[in-house]
Amino acid sequence: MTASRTARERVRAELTREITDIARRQLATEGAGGLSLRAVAREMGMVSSAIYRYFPSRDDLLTALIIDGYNALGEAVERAEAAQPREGFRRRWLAVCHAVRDWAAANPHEYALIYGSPVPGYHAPEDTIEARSRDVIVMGRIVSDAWRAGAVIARDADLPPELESKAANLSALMPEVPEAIVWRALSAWTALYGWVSFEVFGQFNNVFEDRRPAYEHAMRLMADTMGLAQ
Amino acid sequence: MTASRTARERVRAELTREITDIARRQLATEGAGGLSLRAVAREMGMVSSAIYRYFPSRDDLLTALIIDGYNALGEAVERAEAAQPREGFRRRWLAVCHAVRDWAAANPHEYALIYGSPVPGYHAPEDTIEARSRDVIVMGRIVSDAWRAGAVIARDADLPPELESKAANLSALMPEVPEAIVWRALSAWTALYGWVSFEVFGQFNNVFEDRRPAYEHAMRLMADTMGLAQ
DNA sequence: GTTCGTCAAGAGCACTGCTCTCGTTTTTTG
DNA sequence: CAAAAAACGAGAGCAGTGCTCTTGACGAAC
Repeated sequence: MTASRTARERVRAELTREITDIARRQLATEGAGGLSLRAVAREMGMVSSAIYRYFPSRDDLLTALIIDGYNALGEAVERAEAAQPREGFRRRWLAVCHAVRDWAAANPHEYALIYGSPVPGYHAPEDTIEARSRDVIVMGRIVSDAWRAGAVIARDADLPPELESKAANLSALMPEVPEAIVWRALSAWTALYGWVSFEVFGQFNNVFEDRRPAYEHAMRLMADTMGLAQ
Repeated sequence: MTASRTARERVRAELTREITDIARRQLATEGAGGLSLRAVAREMGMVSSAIYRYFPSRDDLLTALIIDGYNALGEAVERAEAAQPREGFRRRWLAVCHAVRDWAAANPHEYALIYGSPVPGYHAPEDTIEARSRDVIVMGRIVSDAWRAGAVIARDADLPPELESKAANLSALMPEVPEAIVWRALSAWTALYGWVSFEVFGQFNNVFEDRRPAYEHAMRLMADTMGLAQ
């Protein structure tokens, strides 16, 4: 079926892609608030109403950009982690950390779109959940690999009873890993994005410079919190 | 001088306050993107151009709201921490954590305004730095109090050499505290806001529920990272 | 009491997202 | 192959926005 695509379908796919490309460029320069359907149409030599044949509303265009953003970030994380030796669990973790930070620094507005405050009428449709979980899947694999290799310090004792078996969706990403470690991994995960958000959103301005070594140090501390031994 | 305020000055101050109050209500219901000068004017029975006598632009109104937000959050943190016994350093830390989270949950749009992606043309004027540091000052006092009381585990060994004497602005908030602890406190600080942002911005949706005990557990782990002993 | 600065009001500009209609073109159906 | 159906671009138009400028009235200081 895919071979017998009609001419109309082909040009439609092409125009759709051109719209998202131009929109992404506008997003990169103006930010999410400055993205304008009319400006995109103008740049394409189209009339503004024609855009609505491809995206029924501005929010739908934004949603497409969000999904693209999650995929781009997820791919960057996957590639960085895949380049590390399998038994270097700390190195794999740090590779993920730097991949997120580097991507966010290179695409601050796209990062703000996916990890900042929800922009429009706060929707977050279900289409995004597949793309958005790519990075956390990588993270889960690192921890479960490390656990299976015996490279994680066990910490069952410190888990508060009210948290027991409350992390099912997370545990599914880290088979066999005890729940105490899962919660610790979640803490490390939020700390990672907390730092990157602070940095991208300018919260560290006039506080300190030399952010890369500071970030690496902080992420090593998080590796310690998870109990990653090597 | 303050007593002999002319009638004009008094009504001006009153109207300025009324504008910010209405704007804050609009912010709470519509979010930062939906804040409209014209709508504020409409609700006041004013004509839209009259607002510009009080706030020269929409961004200036937003800046006023940002400063108010920092002050409200800072005050909530200060009050929560002041209610704890002075020698309970962990309790003081956890009180700060919950104060931030509770305030953010009660004022999600205001939180997004000050800790989310920068909304307008990304300015962040200098007027905000005084209000914005109230919470971190509280944090610094907890750590330095704990250090002076001998309730912090020393960790000079693990500080990478490239971070030495690079945290002057932070060390100023925690006199006498060794730099390794200062960096650890910064990690805990970003982890705190990373979690709250994830929660407020919906990043935990469909991942797990029962967020309060999970948050408390994560913040206890951060207390461990800082080395807070009691 | 007159001058001067402050103020609300109104009209207007350029822009936005979005809707509807109208001819044209392409695809599908009979 | 021809007719019906669907998809499409263009254009006008609506309601809303931030912001500017001018006009006329009011209050304060000299």
